[in-house]
Order: sequence, then C-alpha cells, then structure tokens
Amino acid sequence: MTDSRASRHDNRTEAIMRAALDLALEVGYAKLSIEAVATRAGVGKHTVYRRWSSRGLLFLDAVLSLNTGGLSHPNTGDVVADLRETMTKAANLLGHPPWGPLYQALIGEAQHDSEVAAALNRRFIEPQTADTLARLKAAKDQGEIAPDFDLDLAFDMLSGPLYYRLLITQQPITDDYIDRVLQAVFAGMSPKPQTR
Amino acid sequence: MTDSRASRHDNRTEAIMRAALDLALEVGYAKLSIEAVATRAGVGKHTVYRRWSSRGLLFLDAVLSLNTGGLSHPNTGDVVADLRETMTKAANLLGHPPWGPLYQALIGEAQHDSEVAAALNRRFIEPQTADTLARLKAAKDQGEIAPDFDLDLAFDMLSGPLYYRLLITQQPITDDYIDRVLQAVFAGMSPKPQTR
DNA sequence: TCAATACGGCACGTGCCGTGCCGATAGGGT
DNA sequence: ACCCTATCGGCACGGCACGTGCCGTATTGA
Repeated sequence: MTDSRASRHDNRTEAIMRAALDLALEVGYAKLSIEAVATRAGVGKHTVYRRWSSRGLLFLDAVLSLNTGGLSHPNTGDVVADLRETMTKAANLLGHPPWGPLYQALIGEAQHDSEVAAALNRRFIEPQTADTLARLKAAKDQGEIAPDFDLDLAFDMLSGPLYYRLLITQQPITDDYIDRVLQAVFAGMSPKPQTR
Repeated sequence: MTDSRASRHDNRTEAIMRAALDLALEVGYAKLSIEAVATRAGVGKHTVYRRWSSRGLLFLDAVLSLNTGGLSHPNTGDVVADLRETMTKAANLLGHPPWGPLYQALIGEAQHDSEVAAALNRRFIEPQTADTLARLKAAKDQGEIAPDFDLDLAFDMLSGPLYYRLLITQQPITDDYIDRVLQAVFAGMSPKPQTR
C-alpha cells in the first residue's frame, strides 16, 4: 500500500499531539516543553520540529484536533432555541475541564504569538462565526427577526459576554447566564416595561 | 529625613517597572526576560526578585502603574453619553499602542498564571466594573432606565464585545462600534421598526 | 563612628531551546 | 530480492535565561 508512508507519518503526528495534550493537562501549558512532549511521545525532537515551527502552533493543532463533532447549528425554525443549544454545548465544552483550561491557554498564547492568533481565527473562530451568522441569516430570511437586525453585532453581543467570563472574570458560564444573554439580544434589556 | 530609605527603595522600583515597560514595547512581552530588565534598569537581579516573585506580577504592576488618570464615569444625567465617553476613552487607551499590546499581553499572561489573573481582577477589573455599575445604578435611581434592567448583565454586554474584539478577532474598536453596542444594549437590536 | 540593610556584580547549577550528526529502520522502485 | 532514500530515535552541543548563592560596597539611621 502506498499510504504506509503517510500513515506512519500521521501516527507520529497524532502521538505527538496526544502527548502535548496530556502534558498540558498535567503540568499546564505554561510549563509545557517540547522536550517533554517528544519524550512522552517516544519521539525525537526533530520529529516535532519537522512538523511544527513553534510550541504554540503545535498546541493549536493539538487542541483543534479535539473539535471532532463540530459545533454547527440546527435549524428547527426557532433561532433562539437553536442558538441556545449550540451556545450551551460550546460553553460546556470550552468552559469546563478538560477543554476549558486548554482553550483558555490557547487564547492566552494567541495574545503573545500573532501567528497563533491568525491561525486560531482562520481555523476555528471564523468558521464558527460563519456558521452562527448563517443561522442568523436564515432566521432573518424566514422573517423570524427584523430586517434591520444587525447580525454581525448580534454575534458579537452573544459571544462577547461568554468570552469575557471565560477570559477575564473567570466566572462560570451557566445555562441561566446564556439564557439571559439570549433574551437581552433578542428581546432587549427591558422588554416592554411590563405592567406589574 | 526618615523617608530616604523608602524613597531610595521606590526609585529602584519605578526604574525596574519603567525598564520592563520599555523592553516589553521593544521586544514584546513574550521575549521579556528579568535578566534584561535588571540590566536595563541598572540593577541586580536580586533587586527585582526581592520585589516581585514572578515576571507576570512585575509586568502587572508595571502596566497598572500607567493607569494614572483612572477611568471614572462622569454623571451628566445622560447615562448613554457618559458611558460612551468612558468607553471611547478606554478603547483608545487599551485598544491602541502603546498600551494596547501591553494590556493584551497582560491578559494573555493571566490565562497562564492564576496569580496574575486574580491580581488583575482585584486591582483593575473589579474597581472598573464597580465604577460602571455605580453609574448604571445612578441611572436607574434617576429613572433613566427601567427598574427591571439587569445592571450586571448590561455591564457584561457592554464590555464583552469590546474584549472579544481586542483579544479574539483583533478588529479595531471604533467609536462607531461603541455606539452600536450602546444602542443595542439600551435601545435593543431592533428598535421599534422605524418608518422609512 | 558604627551596625544594619539593601545594593551591584559575579558565578553557579539547572532546564530547555533549536540544531547538528549518527546509525538504524522501514518503504517503494525496479 | 535488491538497494535507495526519507524518516526516524538518540545523543551532544552551544546558547540563553532561570533562580539562588556569595562578596564587597554604599547608603542610612542610631
């Protein structure tokens, strides 16, 4: 078989990424050394450097390799419910161990390494954003939301608060919090001053 | 004078922080070494380690020492205008060189070092948040916003999108963007479908 | 004048960096 | 069945920054 060459290559690549993830979870990304990753993976350092030019890019690949299922939006006709489902799923993945700390460290590294920042945007943020915007666009086409609804801004106002909690205050992102954000965006902060 | 001891001490402290900021701007925080900071400040390494237990905490102090004027909210009776002024000022400071990259690196470091994260929250984020919430509370007391307006959520929805742009997409935070965020929070995403 | 404290300079052992070199190994081409 | 070549693991290297000792000095308050 002519793929033996490639599969052999891929086996090492996966072993290295797995070792990187394991070590990152054990000692934290800050103390992660390529030397330790290579040893853990049973591999020479060259084999790592031949594939990744920096620790950050290796870590990016390793973390993104976990995005198995993907986080695409359903379309049940109820845009708020669909968003809630995806946001809840994302928050439970990215806001809790084991992926939470990894994702957090990845964004932290992106603040120091513009190459990582660019790759993270291109390979994860932008596709994810595009999917959400497509769902919002569908809701607008279906008349579920107003024509003058600013979809891009809505996306920022849905994502921003979650990232703020994840990266700054480090408060937990509960289902209730997601509900409140959704309601604020789609119903307003003071929905029709209720008679009480 | 009995303060000679203290002033001498403070002089070195300030020299070290200034050297750290200079070097961070020159080579980037990622390549900032305590060794280089000490040399630049004309100081022994001990003198640095005696004051700060880690590079991150030194950098935190250095960056926060720039917060000279502070960012407190005026109260002109128009809460949206007051928020806009403070947010614009903050965005111009924290979103542009030289403070932008420094602040960004500081938050990045906070993702790797929980001590830095805690100190950043306690010494900058929380006071800043409290000031904004106080301004919002005043607006509620003055009847400018509805009694059922969720102030904490409003703060998150104002701050979140700005941090999202600063840390994730790295898009510029323009005055127009701030206006759109303010309008979305205070008037809703689809304010009373206007007759046009 | 004297004791105490903080200092700058220097050197040390350690850990990891990124890069060479080597001999071994495993596939693919013929 | 053969060799050729790319890739591999292992090892060693120089370099850098870490954090910590030690030493002689300077500044300060008693």
